[in-house]
Amino acid sequence: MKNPQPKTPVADSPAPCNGAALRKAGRRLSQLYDEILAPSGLLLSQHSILVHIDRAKMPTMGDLARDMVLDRSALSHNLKPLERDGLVTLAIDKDDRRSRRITLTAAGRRKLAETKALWAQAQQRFETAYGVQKAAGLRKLLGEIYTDDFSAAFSAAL
Amino acid sequence: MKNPQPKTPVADSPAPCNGAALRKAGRRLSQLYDEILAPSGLLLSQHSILVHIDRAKMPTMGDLARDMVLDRSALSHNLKPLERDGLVTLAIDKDDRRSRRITLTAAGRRKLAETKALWAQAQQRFETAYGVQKAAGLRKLLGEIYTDDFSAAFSAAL
DNA sequence: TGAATATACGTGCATATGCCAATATCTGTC
DNA sequence: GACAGATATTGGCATATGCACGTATATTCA
Repeated sequence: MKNPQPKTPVADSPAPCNGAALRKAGRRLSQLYDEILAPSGLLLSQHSILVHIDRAKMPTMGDLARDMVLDRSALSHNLKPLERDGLVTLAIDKDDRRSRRITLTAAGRRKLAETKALWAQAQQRFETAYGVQKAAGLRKLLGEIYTDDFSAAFSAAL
Repeated sequence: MKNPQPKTPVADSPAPCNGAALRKAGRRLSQLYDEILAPSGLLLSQHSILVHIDRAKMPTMGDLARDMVLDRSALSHNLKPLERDGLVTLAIDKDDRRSRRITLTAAGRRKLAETKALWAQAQQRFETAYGVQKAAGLRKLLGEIYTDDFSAAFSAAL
C-alpha cells in the first residue's frame, strides 16, 4: 500500500455545505421562475404569497408566516408592496384584535389568475428540464427540511 | 366506474411550486445553520463567501459571483460588511485594471478557521438529522439545478 | 490610431429576510 | 377587576439579492 489512510477520513474533503447548496439552487431557480413571471410584474416570492393566501382563506400573519416558513416580521415587510399595489388587504380580526386577517382584493385575485398561466409555464419548463419524477423527489426531500419535526431533530442532534 | 377521469389530469392538483419549496427549505436551513454559527458573528451566507474565496485563491468578482451563483452586484453588496470588518480586501488586478482580486486578510483567515468548527457542527447536525446518504443525494439534486447546462435546458424547454 | 463594442465593477433603488424592541391585546390568577 | 405574563404585529436596523444604469478599462476593427 502506498498511502496508509486513517480510519476516520471524516474530517477530510468535507462534503459541500448543504446550506450553501440550497441557497445556490434557490437563487438560480428563483431567477428562472422570475424571468418567466416578469410579464406579470410579480416576483416568484410575491406570487407565492398570493397563492398561499388564496389557499389559506383569510389567514392571520402568524398563520401565513408559519405556512411559508417565513419570519413574522419578514412577512409583514413582504406584504407592504402587495398592499401598496392593492393586491391584498389586512383587517383586524373580530375575535382577537391583535390578529390581522389577510385577504386578496379583487385586483389581487385577478393578478393571481393572470399570473397562474405564467407560473404553470415556468413549472412546466422546470419539470421538463429536470424530470417529473426527480422534481417530485426533490420536493419531497425539501419538504422534510422545513417541517417542525426536522428543526427539532436538528436541534437535538449531537 | 363512478367518475370517468379525463385522459390528462395534468392541469388538476398542480404539483407544489418547486421554486417555493426550494425557498422555504433554504430559509429554514439558513436559520438552523445561522443559529449554530452565531457565536462567530458570521451568517451562513458570509461564511460561505469566505470559504469560496479561500478555495478559489484570489478570484475576481466575476469568478466568485459565477462560482456562488450570485449576481455580480449582489456579491459586490455582500462583500461590503466583510470589507468593513477587515475580513477581505479588494485589489485591482495588475493584468486587467477592470478586475478586482479578492483576498482574505489575516483576520479573515483567522475568522474562517474559527468558524469552521461551528460550521462543521451545523453540517454534522444536519447530516445526523437528515441522513448522510439523503444529504448527499439532495446536494446532487441541487447541484444539477445551478449548472449552466440546466439553465440552458430550462430556457430551451417548451 | 481612434471609434465602436465588449467586459468588469460599483451605485442606486426595490424587494427579501431576520433580529430585536415597542405596542396592542388577550389570558390566567388573586 | 387589576396585574403579570403570554401572544400578534409593526417598525427600525442590518444583511441578502437582483436590475438598470453609469464608469472604467480592454478589445476589435476600420
